[in-house]
Order: sequence, then C-alpha cells, then structure tokens
Amino acid sequence: MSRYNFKETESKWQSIWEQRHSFQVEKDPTKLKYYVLEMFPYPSGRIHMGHVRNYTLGDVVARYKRAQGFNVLHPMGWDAFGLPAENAAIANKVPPTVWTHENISTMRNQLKSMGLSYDWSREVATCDKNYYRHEQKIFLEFLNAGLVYQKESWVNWDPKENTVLANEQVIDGKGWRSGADVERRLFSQWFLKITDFSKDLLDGLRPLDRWPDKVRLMQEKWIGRSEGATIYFKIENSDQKLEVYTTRPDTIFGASFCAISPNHPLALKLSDKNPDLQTFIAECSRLGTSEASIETAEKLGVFSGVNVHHPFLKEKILPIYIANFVLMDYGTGAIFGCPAHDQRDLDFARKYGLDVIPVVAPQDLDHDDYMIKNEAFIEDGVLINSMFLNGLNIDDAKKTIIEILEKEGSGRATENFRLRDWGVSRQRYWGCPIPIIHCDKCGAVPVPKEELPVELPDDVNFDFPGNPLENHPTWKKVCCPLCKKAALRETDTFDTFFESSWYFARFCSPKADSAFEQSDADYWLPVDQYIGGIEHAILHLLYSRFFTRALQKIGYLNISEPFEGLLTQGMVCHETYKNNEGDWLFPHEADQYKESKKSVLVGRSEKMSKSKKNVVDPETIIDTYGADTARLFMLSDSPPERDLDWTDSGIEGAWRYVNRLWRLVNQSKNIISNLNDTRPGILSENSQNMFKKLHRTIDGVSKDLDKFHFNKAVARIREFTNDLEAFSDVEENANWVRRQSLEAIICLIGPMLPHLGEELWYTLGYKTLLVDTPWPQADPEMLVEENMTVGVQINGKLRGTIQLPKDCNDKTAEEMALNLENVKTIIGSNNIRKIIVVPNRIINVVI
RNA sequence: GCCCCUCUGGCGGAAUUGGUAGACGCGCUGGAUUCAAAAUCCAGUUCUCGCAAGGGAGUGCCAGUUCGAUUCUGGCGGGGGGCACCA
Repeated sequence: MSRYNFKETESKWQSIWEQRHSFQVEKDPTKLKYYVLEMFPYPSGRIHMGHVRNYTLGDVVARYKRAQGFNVLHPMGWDAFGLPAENAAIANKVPPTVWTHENISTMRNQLKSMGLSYDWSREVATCDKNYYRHEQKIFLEFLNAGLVYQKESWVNWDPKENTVLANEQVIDGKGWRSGADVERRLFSQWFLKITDFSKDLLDGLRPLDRWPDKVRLMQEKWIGRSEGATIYFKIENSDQKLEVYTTRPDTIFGASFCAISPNHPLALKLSDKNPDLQTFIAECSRLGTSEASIETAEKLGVFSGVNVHHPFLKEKILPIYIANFVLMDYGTGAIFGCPAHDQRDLDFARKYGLDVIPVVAPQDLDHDDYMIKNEAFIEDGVLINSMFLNGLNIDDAKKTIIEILEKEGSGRATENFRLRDWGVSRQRYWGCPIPIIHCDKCGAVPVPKEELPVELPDDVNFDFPGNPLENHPTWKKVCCPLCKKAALRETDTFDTFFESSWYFARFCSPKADSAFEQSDADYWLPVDQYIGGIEHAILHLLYSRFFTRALQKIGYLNISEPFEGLLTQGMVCHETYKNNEGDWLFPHEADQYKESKKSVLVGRSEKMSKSKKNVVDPETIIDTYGADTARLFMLSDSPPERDLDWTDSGIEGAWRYVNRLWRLVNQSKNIISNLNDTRPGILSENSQNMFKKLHRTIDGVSKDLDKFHFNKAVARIREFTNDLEAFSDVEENANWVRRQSLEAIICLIGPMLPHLGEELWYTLGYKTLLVDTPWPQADPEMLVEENMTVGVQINGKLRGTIQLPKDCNDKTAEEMALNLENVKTIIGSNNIRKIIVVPNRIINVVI
C-alpha cells in the first residue's frame, strides 16, 4: 500500500477551507459565541517552535468549540512595532516598514502551512495607520478623561547613542550596544494613570478563576498593596510638615530620625542653599537604577540641617536625613526610621550614631533592660516605652495609634500600592506617534481629531544616532492648532505595549472606521480563552486589564476584564551542544560531529534560543513530517502549561501514529464502506464491549479537552486506536462497530490532526467536511458499568482482585474476597479484626 | 532575604473526593518479515529474589494522621520561578 502523502493532502485541504471560507465568522446573536485568542506574534522573521506550540493549542480549542456548535472567533494579527525593525534598518539599510512587511508575509505563509483555523479576513498589523490612528484617538480620549499626564521623570540615557534605554537594555550600568556609562536624566514623559485602578485591578483578580493562580499571584505582588498610616511631622521653625508613610505606625515612639529621597521636593529646596546637599543629590542621581548598582550601593545619608517634632513627644526632635535608599515614587518619598525594629534603619542608625529605642519586646522577657544589639526585632511582641500603647500587641497598637493620629489631626490610615503609573513615551522611530503638538505659548496641545492619524514619515535617516523623528528635517515642524504659530510635534512614540493592550477588541470589528463597533465588542468580548507565554504574566496582561477599564471609563466598552480564561503555555526546550572549543553547535551540527567521531558536549535541555543554537526550525519539520505530525507532537507528551522537550524520537512517534491511522482507515475502508447509521439490534459481547469503550473514549476526550488536558486526550485516542486494532470479531455486526469507532477517532483527533482528519473523513465516503461535522456525543447508557474489578487488600497491601457486579452488597463482596486462595493462605489462622468495603473500589481485610 | 511552584520507572508523563501506582508515548530487549536494511508487526520492559506460582521494596528524605497516603499535616533536602533599598 502507498504511504500517506501529507504534502499533497495538507495543501489540498488548506485550499478547500480557504475557498469555502470555513473559518470566517460573523456576529450572530442567535448563536453562543466563543472567542479564542493566542498572543499575536512580533514579526521577527520566521516562526519558531514556541509559536507552533502556542498556535496549535489555540487551534485545537477553536476547532473543538466550533465542532460543539459555538460561533468561534479565532483571529490572528501582528504586533508589528518594535525595536528589532530599527536595528535591522541600521544594520542592513532596509526601511523598518519594508523589513516588517516582508517578515509578516513570510510568517503568514508559515502559519498557513500549519493549517490553523484563523479568520484571516480579520488580520491586523499594528504598524498599519488604520490600526494606530484609532490608538491615537484613544490616547486623546484618555487625555480628556484625565487618565493621561505629562511629567518629568528619570530615564536611562545613553550619552553615546543619544537615546533613552529601557531598563532591560542597561547591562551593568552600561548601554547594551554602545558600552557607554548610562546616565540618569530627567525627561518629560507621558504617563497613563494605571494607578487610578490599583485597587480595582487587584480586586478584579479574585473572580478570574480560569486564570492560573500563579499569574494572579504575580499580579497581586506587582500591584503590591500594603496597609499603614501617613504621619505628619511638623518641621522645626516652620509651619510646614513632612508627610511620611509607614506600615509600622505602632513603632512611632521608637523613631529616631526621618529620611527623605534625594528627589524629594524638600531636598531639592534645601539643596539650593547648601552645596554639600547638592553634591550628594547629584551623586545619587548618577547611580544607575540597575539591580547591580542597587545591590552594591552603600546606604548613605546626609543631615539636611532641618529637624522635625515628634507628634507625641513634645520635647523630642528628629533630624531629617537625605538618604540614597529612599525612593521618591513609593509612599510619600519620606520615611521615619525606627532602628530597633527595622534592619536597614538599624544599620543606618549605627553608622550615623542615632538612638536605638526598643518599643516592642518579645513576650516573655524582662522588659526593663531589653536591648537591641546587631539585629532588629521584627516579630510580634509587647509594646514598651510607648506611653498609651504599652502592653498592647502590634496589631492592637496599630489600630490604636491610627485612631489617635486621626483624632489629633497628625496622620491618617493609608492604603498604599507599589504599582506605578505607566510611562509610555519612547524616543524611537518605529512606533505609534504620540498625537501631541508642543507650543511655546499654549503648551502641549492635542492634535485635532480630524487631523489623525499622525503618520510616521517613510523618508527617515538612520545614519545618525538618536531618534530619526527628531532628526527629520520637516516632520516635526507644524503650526499650533490653537494659536496657529510655529510649534513642534511630539517626536516620541508609544511603548509598543500600547498596541497590544487593545488588539483583542479591534479583532471584533477590524475594518471599522472607529476603534471597534461597540455592538461587535458587546457580542464577542470578553475573550473566552487567551493563550500565550508566562513571560507576559505581568506587563502585557496587566496593561490590557488596565486598558479595558480605561476604555470602559471613556464609554468604549461595557466590560472591565478582557480575558475570561487564560492558559499560559510552557517553553519549548531542547538539549544544548558544544564542541571541544566551547562553541555552541546546532543540533544538526552535533549530529555531524557524532558521525565523524568528534566529541560533542551535551548540555541540559533549555529554552530554544538562537544564541545557544539549540533550535529546530518549524519549517524543516513541517517539510519533513507535515503540519499534523508537528501539531500532534506539540500536544502529546507534556501538559500545555509545562515545558516541552523537543526530541527527534518524539516527533518520530507522532509521525508513526499519523501513518498508522491513515493505514488503519485505508485498510478497512472496504469492509466498512456502507454508510448505514442504524445501530444493529444485536451485538456480540465482544462488539458490545468495544462499543462501550468507544463511548467512554468520546466522553473522556471531551472532558480532557474541556480542561485543556490535551496530552491525556491524545493518550486516550491512541489507547482506543490500539483497542480497535486488536478488536477481532467475525460477527457481521462487528463491522458496524468498526465503522463507528473509526468515525469517532477521526472526529476526536480532528482538532489536532485537521488535514488527516479531513482526508480520512473523505476516504470514508463523506462529501461534507469534517470541520462542519458536529462533535460526537457519548451515549450515557454506554458509560454505565455492569461489572467492576475490585482490589482485595490485606492490611492495606494488594493481594488480588475480584469481579463484582456494580453496587453489589457488602456481604457478597466480603465473601468473594475471603474466598480468594491467596487471601486464605495469608490470613491463615489470624483473626480478622475488621473488613472495610468501599463499594466498587476496594476491600481491605485487617488482621 | 521574602513569596510561590515542583519532585512518580532509563525518559516525557498518567492515576476521580485518600482506595488496584506507572495509562499513553519514547527508549531498550527478544522475535517475525527481508538476501540485507528501512518501514511494519508480535512479545516483554519499576527495581529485586525466583524456572514458575509467588514474595519483598517502591512516588525526593524523615516523621505523623488513617484500615489504607503519589494524594492530607509537620520538618528537611534538590530543582524552577517571581519580587527585592517598598518604609
């Protein structure tokens, strides 16, 4: 018999689906919708195995839901703005737009060769002005609604390239490309007020029960809520006060100093007249924000020359220090130091000779001479040295002190969040222009809506360092929309996370003249199932949740959560190889080395990455084995959320199954060729059992797919295929069971092996498409068991099994169990103390 | 440092609410087919003692709860991840 020709078959069915518009959908209020979305890719050049895995998972869900009768929206597009396009422009002199569109076209073809059930008519690319013009409008609406502001903020500045760098691009305090020492500079940047939604974003996590706990926890920590108090300290010889945030207001009587951030307004004011402070502040801002520099930096402070009064101890004066470890953008940018109960404050106090006053003592201790040595006491205990708080525990002391602070007007209970506002300005070319015009007289003026989009110019020059928009001879020179005088365009572009924060809504009406039609969004949103990598657990997913709320606020959307269900898939890993010289080797190079008896060092399996060369190109795999085989392998062995090891033998195994199924259908198509659906009246016992297995398989696979247990679904189908091959029954009606079984296998495997599925469906004589065939239903009667195999234990150890009728009475079960030869010999002359019968499961004899 | 997850054969992984550990796949061993190979098919495959029937051990380690623990509790260890001057 000939072999399965996957090449011909796969492209045949791909074009039939395309001709018939099988996957194009329209809003249909009479049908239940299901929106399945995979994180859209950055068009970097070619697809990688991570994409193959991601899109296979999504496609199985989409095809499964479609077969179940849902109106399935399954779109695909391109997250097309980003830095690699600019780097390519610099390196290869190709304009970013050309580079990007070439990549999109390559990758679109690659995706199409995978047989994914996308509605390609909804494709969007974020670098398309028909996409980003809506984004500019949304930004202006946000501005109107008070969700946008402009602020000076510190950035990483590469003095050699004259550009701002993202934190990720600063390595050991140096620019990743130039190697120049990165400076901190104050820049005017646009911010989105994500912190307006801090509490809402936190509370909104709780109902997301179809999100992984891990992601919810990560977002919770990122938002970082804490409870405490703001305390006002009166500044000595002034009517002004210093506001300080603390989570330990109970330790107020142990305060021995205050410290403010070098960027605190008070610090800046005081430094005007104090050159020493000026020098210190300048030094602080020179230090990078990178982790390494924070780790190594010494905790330093200088006395500001100003003191504050303690709010309760009238005679007590606390010095204000300017300290390099106090962050301006957390809390109020000022702290009070209680050295006895905070390790960092203790170190600071010892260094500058400040008091250490214990105010919480361990429960069972002689409090009178309790002293703090080199370790701060941070556990719960009893309040001491604290006037009206003495004797209380920490929790009660907190409540009491906050009440009193509020009553006396010297403080208030405060809820604080770690989350910061989202700075969206990027000094880069290949992004969405920020639609603002800067006028000397009128300030920052929004571009009038009728002038949108602000288009990116094509004629830019990458020969100079810095932002090509800034360097463009004419683009930024415009008139102020208000006073009509000469003004300058904003030359910054948006952070590319801006585009990906609302694309799921655009897919609902990708051709609309507005960002999206509200009625479409009302029908399709929220996304029922979102699938992508865990690496977006915080940034992209948090921004999208924020955007949805912001869009709700400006009246665009009626929902606040964009993604009802979330599946975070694991990485695709592969062994790494090195030669004796320590150079990384591609897998095929490693094979060549082995063949020519040269030694290869095999390293552990790691995420596929170009730098370690442990990559397998999906196109090669699809050429060699076909898309179905690649898809099956992606689903087979590992659960989707776990990392997947790519192995050659694994893909071979998937390939074997594809061929085996093809042979099985082609071998048996003649004997089962009648299309008669009527169930024969009598089935032999053998056939009846096979028929039951068939329904158990349908039931099991459906439940597995509902829970995204794709590996288990595959295992179950393979098991049933094994059963079918082993099924030998010469009864006439057995062929009817064979046919039913084959059809079920084809339907169940269809979402995973869509091309082979269609081909075999056709082979069985169907003129309709498998994709238009409803999901098979398990007959509940066939799931009922009449006989159970029950384990028999003695003292918890398995000694045999017995066949019992389902739900038989305990007495019969006991008798049958005790009758087993093996059981009799082991019990021997021992007394039976107890017999535990768990119906249909187990019998345990205790001796 | 703090927080979270994870640990099952040679390997990836299965095991309803605590109830027959190892489904399915890979690999390996033996056999059939072949001049030979590839492909395919059949049998076996947790370790261990045994010709066998059968026995012993076994889900990172140590305890505990229970008639019974991969599953629950406490402690320890390995691996992975998140956060980290956060007041």
